[in-house]
Amino acid sequence: MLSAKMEDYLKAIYRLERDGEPPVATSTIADTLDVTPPTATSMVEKLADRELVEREKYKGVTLTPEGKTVALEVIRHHRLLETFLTEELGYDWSEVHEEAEILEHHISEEFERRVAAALDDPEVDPHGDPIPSDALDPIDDIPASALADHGEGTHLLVARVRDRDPEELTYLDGVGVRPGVELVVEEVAPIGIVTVRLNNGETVSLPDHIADAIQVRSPGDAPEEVSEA
Amino acid sequence: MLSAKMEDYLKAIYRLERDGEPPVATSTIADTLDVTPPTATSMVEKLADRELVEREKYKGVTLTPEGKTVALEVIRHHRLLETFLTEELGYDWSEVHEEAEILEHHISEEFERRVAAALDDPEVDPHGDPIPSDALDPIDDIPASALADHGEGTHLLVARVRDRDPEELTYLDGVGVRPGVELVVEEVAPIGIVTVRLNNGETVSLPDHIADAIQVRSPGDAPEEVSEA
DNA sequence: GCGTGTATTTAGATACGTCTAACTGAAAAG
DNA sequence: CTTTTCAGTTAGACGTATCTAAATACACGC
Repeated sequence: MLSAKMEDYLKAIYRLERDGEPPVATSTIADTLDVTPPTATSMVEKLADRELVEREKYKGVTLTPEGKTVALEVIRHHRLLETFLTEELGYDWSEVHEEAEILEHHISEEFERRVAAALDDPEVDPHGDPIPSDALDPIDDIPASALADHGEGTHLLVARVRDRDPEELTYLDGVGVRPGVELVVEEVAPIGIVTVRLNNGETVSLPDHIADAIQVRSPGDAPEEVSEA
Repeated sequence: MLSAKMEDYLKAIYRLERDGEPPVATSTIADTLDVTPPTATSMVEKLADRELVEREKYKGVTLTPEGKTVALEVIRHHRLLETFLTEELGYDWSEVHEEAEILEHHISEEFERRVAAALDDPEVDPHGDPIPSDALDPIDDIPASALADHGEGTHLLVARVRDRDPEELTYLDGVGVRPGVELVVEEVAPIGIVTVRLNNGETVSLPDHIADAIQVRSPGDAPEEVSEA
């Protein structure tokens, strides 16, 4: 049996592989999980012993297929829980992350199945992130780019909101910035502010760190259902 | 913060106080939780340090008011979860115990509130056990006695089914023995078998250890709603 | 190609929850 | 009142996950 901590490490490594270049460095893992480098070292040793990661000393780690499967399982749990909490228990989509972060390690396969069934096998969670299938096939992220990378006048559709700060998410949700919403980049000010105009005519100003967390794509290409919101 | 283990000990002590005479002996706790006596000793020391139990060396422990509150909180979580899994996720009432046993330690107060609201603040769980209120007032068990203690011809109502073996519960549920059902004691055989006749005319034979686990009362006195089933 | 600085690992400690083995207190039997 | 028995506690150990402090490897700049 894997501990909740091990699952957290595998999930973190999975994300870091996606976002950067494998192998993933010890210190990067340590930073992500908010532990010291020696802690990360000792953990990746354990994961390597169990053949969940391939480890090259002083270089870093990459997930083995088994490690990847575990990570996908945890991510599936997380995203199913977020969807469930939002749709069935009336949580605001901005406040589900914390709860899912804990419960993802403690639900049974039976629970996973029943929640998926109750939600009719959803494909994306309330943040707009794809939910791994029951078979845990590798997920291809719906291609999208950061709002911050687009120039004035561009017409865009919000694919995901990557932010993890509940307060910021609540604010964004409140002003109407959430997955599935269309917007136009109104102004990119050189002081680190992006202003967008929403469908409803409202304009919203966002600092760079938020504009980085909002992932967008052209309203034209519709990869699959993003109609949850 | 209390660990899941500490909560388990407090819950166990709570039940043992109810079922027997306080103070609760170390070895009884050890037996209940399936650990060795030294383990139980070291744990009750920790609980005493935190003033969750009153401890008299070589005698045993009794819960302090704070300890009792924690125990009730955990029991509330457990029973709300059992009810939720049964009513909202379609679990069979015989298979919810394991899942609730784990999740009870990991849900937030927010989750507890939302589940209670979704279920319309239920007062009993699917086993027929009362759910502690949000205020965690001490629960008075709905008075009931063991089916095994009643003679032939007695007309009874099933209040609770205390068994924890999922296979036995599934069987009992299958043959129609569940909380809220009425029955008549047909025969008490001296070989350790009780035979009962249900509403629907069916008869069911139950060995003593099952007849001990089924709690009954007279169909007349209706303490409060037992209409969940 | 060598030194220096940063990343990484090793060493040793702590807290938790558990164990086995050894010891001790309390209480019943004589 | 002493002995015996057994429940309960103490002692010492282990595995997990973490830390700080010290040692070491790698890689870049000169």
